[in-house]
Amino acid sequence: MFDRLFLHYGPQKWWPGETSFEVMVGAILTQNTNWRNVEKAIANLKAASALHPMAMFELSDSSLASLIKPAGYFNVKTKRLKNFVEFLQQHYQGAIEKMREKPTLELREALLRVKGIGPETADSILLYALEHPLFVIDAYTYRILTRHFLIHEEATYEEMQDFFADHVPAEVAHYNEFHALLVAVGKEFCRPKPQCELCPLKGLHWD
DNA sequence: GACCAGGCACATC
DNA sequence: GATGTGCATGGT
Repeated sequence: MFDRLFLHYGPQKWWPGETSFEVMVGAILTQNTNWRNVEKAIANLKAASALHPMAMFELSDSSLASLIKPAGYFNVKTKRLKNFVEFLQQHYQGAIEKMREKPTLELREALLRVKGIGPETADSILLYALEHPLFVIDAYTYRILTRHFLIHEEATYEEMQDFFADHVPAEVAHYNEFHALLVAVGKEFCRPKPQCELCPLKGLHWD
């Protein structure tokens, strides 16, 4: 599956973002949201010099909400971003570098305690911003796995993550590329209404 | 206008 | 536990 996707789409260069903090903010903003809309919000944050933990922390809720408006759910996401930067202040004095020293599981559990950060957002932050080997599961990944009969319809997030851990070499660069490729093929062919005819994964079979 | 987007928390039964 | 709903902009 990986080989077909990589041949078809090439390297995805994820995650788009200049700093770790930008990646983390993007992970929250893209919750159930088109990435193009997130880009507009991030551009606004950059223009306002708000793409730093302390600067964001000090913004008023209404100012932050207006900056991230194009990403949708702006009231919800304002609170989630504030919860997150508060978490950074409390645990790491706002210094992302202090996060990097902590073990994977400890970080994941800490992130999941932040209201507004669920498993996908936590794992996106860990894989794409902090380079921990955790496979990110999203709606596309779920559809691709179930439609290829690789996992049952009722599979939980953890079950799907374990599936990748069991079948894919646990290397950060590989997890990074593979998940990005799943999103690329998902956007094109694995929407709620399947469009399988021209999918590069069509006809794959498993032993 | 319908559909959908790189989720998550919370209410209600 | 499981099922349903609110959150919101913007592109196709």
